[in-house]
Amino acid sequence: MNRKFPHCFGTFGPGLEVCRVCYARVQCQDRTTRPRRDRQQVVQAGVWEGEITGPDFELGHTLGSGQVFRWGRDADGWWKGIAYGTAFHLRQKGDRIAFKASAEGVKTYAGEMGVRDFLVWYLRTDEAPRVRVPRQDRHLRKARGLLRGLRFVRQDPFECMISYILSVQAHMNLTKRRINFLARILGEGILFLGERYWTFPRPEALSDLNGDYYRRHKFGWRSERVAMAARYMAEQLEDMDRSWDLGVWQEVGQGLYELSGSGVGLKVAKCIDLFSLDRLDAVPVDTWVRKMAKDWYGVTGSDAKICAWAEERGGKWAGYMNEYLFAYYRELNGQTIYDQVLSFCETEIPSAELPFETSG
DNA sequence: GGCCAGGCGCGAC
DNA sequence: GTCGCGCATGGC
Repeated sequence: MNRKFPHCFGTFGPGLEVCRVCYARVQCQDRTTRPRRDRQQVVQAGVWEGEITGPDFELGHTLGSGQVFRWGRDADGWWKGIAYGTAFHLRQKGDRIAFKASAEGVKTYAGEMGVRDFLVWYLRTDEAPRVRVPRQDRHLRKARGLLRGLRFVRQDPFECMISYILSVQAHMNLTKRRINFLARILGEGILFLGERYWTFPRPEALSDLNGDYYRRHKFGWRSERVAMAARYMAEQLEDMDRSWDLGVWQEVGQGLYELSGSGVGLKVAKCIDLFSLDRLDAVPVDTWVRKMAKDWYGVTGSDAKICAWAEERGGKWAGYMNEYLFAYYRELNGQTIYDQVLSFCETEIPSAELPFETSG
């Protein structure tokens, strides 16, 4: 056995072998039909700096709420993350948000934007949610007051879909690690301010691999679901003549929900709707929301029932109404600081999982 | 070591 | 349509 080169440990797609050392797709012992993918290839990025304003906006609540998996607060106080193929450092002082970005322009399903416009769009800094509080609802009044500056980030739909399929019945830090793993081996590297970031893999990259591959890497029973969902989306991408605007992504989200075995049930579908498809009236019902609905409102029953109750009650802003309650309930009942976005933002401890490696 | 984690899918009714 | 159970894996 030649120790100098990586070894294949299996075939996980048509003619696709994967190195057991770096887990990347590599040309290994001349047995693969795929071109070599050099995991060390990292593009050095420039730095674009500036500032946007965010009145009535809280960066920490927004990026620390648990919605996004590829952001974290570093020990130096900056929020660092990668979105739409661009790495960012962000920090808020008052209503000003300083940014450093790895690119001048960012491509999204809504078109290409300058980095400043992108951040306003991505963070929704210019949109104030209007959640009305029924007179007697003291929980919601308190929650809204504490979390007023929170926004739903406009996540990349593909990343959001795969991420929430992976999130099923797993702790968030574990999900973050799995997502970072995928990016690390199948994404593109960006060297930014001395840190290595990895873009979220493209649909083709994920769909090249079958469920055995993800299972090998301990994704458990999410394995076949990730493979199926990625395959479905890669096929849609090939079939679709139109460009991938929001309407197309909404169709794809619906398709995944209807596709049994894709890993997208009611809860994940609502997360996708709310976090990436601009449906701010969607309410994902998870284990926290279920407990909260019972403890605070006496509402019990199936998740579908609780969902219908919450969406009816909240109307067009139901997503925010639920998020306030969800975050406040978790603040009061969470077991760790990472469950408690308000407490976490008051400390200076870094996030448990950060989306980059320090270059060395 | 047992319980649970931001559920889903499938088979019984 | 809805209810109950099995499902991998890791953290606490």
